[in-house]
Amino acid sequence: MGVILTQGAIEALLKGSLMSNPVLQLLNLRQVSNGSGPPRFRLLMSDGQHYFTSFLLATQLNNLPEENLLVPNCVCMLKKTTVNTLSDGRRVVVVMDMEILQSAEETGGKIGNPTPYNTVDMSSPQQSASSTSVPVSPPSAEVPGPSYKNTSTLSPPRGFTGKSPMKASPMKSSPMKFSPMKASPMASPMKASPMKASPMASPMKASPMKFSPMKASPMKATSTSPGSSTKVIPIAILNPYQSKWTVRARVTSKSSIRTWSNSRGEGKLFSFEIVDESGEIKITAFNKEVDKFFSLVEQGKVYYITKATLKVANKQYNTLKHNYEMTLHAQSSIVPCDDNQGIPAVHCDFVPIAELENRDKDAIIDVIGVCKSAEDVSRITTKTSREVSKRALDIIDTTGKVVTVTLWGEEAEKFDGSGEPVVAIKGARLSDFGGISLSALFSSTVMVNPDIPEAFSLRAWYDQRGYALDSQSLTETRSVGSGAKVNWKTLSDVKNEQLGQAEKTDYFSCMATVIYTRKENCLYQACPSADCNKKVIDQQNGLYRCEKCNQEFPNFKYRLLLSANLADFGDNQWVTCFQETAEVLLGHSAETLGQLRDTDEAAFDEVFQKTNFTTHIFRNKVKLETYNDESRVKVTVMEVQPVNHREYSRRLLSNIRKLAR
DNA sequence: CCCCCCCC
Repeated sequence: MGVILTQGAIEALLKGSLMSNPVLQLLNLRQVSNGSGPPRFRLLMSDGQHYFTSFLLATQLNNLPEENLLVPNCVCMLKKTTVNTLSDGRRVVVVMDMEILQSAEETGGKIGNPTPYNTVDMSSPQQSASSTSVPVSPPSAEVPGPSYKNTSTLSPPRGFTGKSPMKASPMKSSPMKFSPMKASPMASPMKASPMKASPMASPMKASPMKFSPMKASPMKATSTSPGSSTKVIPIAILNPYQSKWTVRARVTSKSSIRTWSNSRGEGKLFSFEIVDESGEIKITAFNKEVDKFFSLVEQGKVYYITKATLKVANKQYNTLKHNYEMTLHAQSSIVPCDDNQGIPAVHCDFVPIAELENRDKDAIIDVIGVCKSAEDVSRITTKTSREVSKRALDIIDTTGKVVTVTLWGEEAEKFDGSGEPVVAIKGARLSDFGGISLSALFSSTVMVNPDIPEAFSLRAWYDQRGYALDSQSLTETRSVGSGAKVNWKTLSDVKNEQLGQAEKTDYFSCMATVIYTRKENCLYQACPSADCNKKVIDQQNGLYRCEKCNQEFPNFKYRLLLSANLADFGDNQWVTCFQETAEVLLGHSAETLGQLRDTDEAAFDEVFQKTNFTTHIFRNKVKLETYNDESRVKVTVMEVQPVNHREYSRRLLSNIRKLAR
């Protein structure tokens, strides 16, 4: 005897307290996975006060159970551990290095009368209701009594083996249709592999022994990377002082290719992040390695990675916890690994949109919502004179709240908001612009229609009733003009409420159908100088005079000034569309229309025929105009937007209700 | 060896 268990060690480990080399007793262990990956051993350990079932042996220590050295009742010193939080909030202690202090025989049996320690009870704050987790099973199903039997049929800890939380999604049985997720980290769900009822190691008769990962006996072929004899080690223990290693990990995010040019030279690079059950690390590839690996590395997939340079992580730019980061070089190898087992899927802790109000500015959060509307992509210039694409989306979730999320660069360019997709973003930053808004970062992962349960239930909720909700946005809508919010009106409202008849200009939006467009005089010849749109006078000598510029030009540009009659179910209204809005409405540029009118009158007429009876959303300003002592309101269209059909039904319904009152 | 996280 003589060993003393470190009472309270389990609680301390799980709470992340610093503790040096706690001594625990192994009460039981079993193999929790098989297949082509290395076997994994799950340990039930006791500190004499509590026992905890979710210890997992790092594979480099597999020789201990395989050689019957680590057997029930032996007493061990845990020299290096790491605590992982599973997707459902539970913790798993990964044992990276241990020493057996006393054999099972010497110990003789269970020490003390430990009671179960339940990690779920720790009410971890990130255990959000909307996390991509499977339901937490009652402790009784997971933690058996002290008589933990070898023949136990307990499920292995989730996230490691067997069903992954992703696989637990209802997609297979759902009658709904989902578009496959693009570049999805969850696109390759882990294979569910039934746990092997492995024969347990029989107690051994050996005496105390010491083990360390470096001295561990060679692993079985399954635990080495293809074509290499280096051991697969956990990401968490990667450091620059090891020469031969392989990690097996899932890509959680991947950047696009970027180029740089500075005093030290120029080149291109991309970076990605990988995860295994022990931790995460960032990897960067430059130049030739970009060509070699960019297309191979896919978000969500698992790879063996070996022979890369480790250097101290620059914490200024690297948000991961790992102290090191990797750079690929000519000898580096990245080999796809079909076996997902033991590698956690990308995990999101979705924050409900309404909850964003309670989070701090600059917080990095995961969010999921239905994209109700999306801006067109646009180019902006940053303060540092760089051009970048941006696109803002409005997303809504079951809290009924909407928030604006801005995508940047390639994400902004490739995003397709048609069909109101479910959008999940991992690692967006909370901004205080417009009150509350979100911005994707270069490190964010944007997932469209991801194959995860949250996406399915959100889709169902939105299609059934979410779309019709009178939702509120946390982000102030910065519409041109006075108001913050969209001021929906029917055309009869505009008259009844005498919009624009007071001093100030009023703004309103309506959904209406074009019933007539006045093609006569819709085009005029305007001054060709850049910022002048003044009508020119045809001098009939090949020159056009602009009174405003006090100049004659050999040319002019066509501009549009279109009168249209809009109607909704209750009224109609003449409106004016200038250049941009008229071009949108007619579907052609002023220049094209000018040419058409001069060359092909039938085709010109057809443009107007086709425009009639089209329905759009019009954002308008309405203002009282006085001309020759006569006052009347003039409605000018500021913006023409396509009808969102859900929005259309919603507006129609609300208008019908309004009429009924 | 990069290191940009932006705009209204």
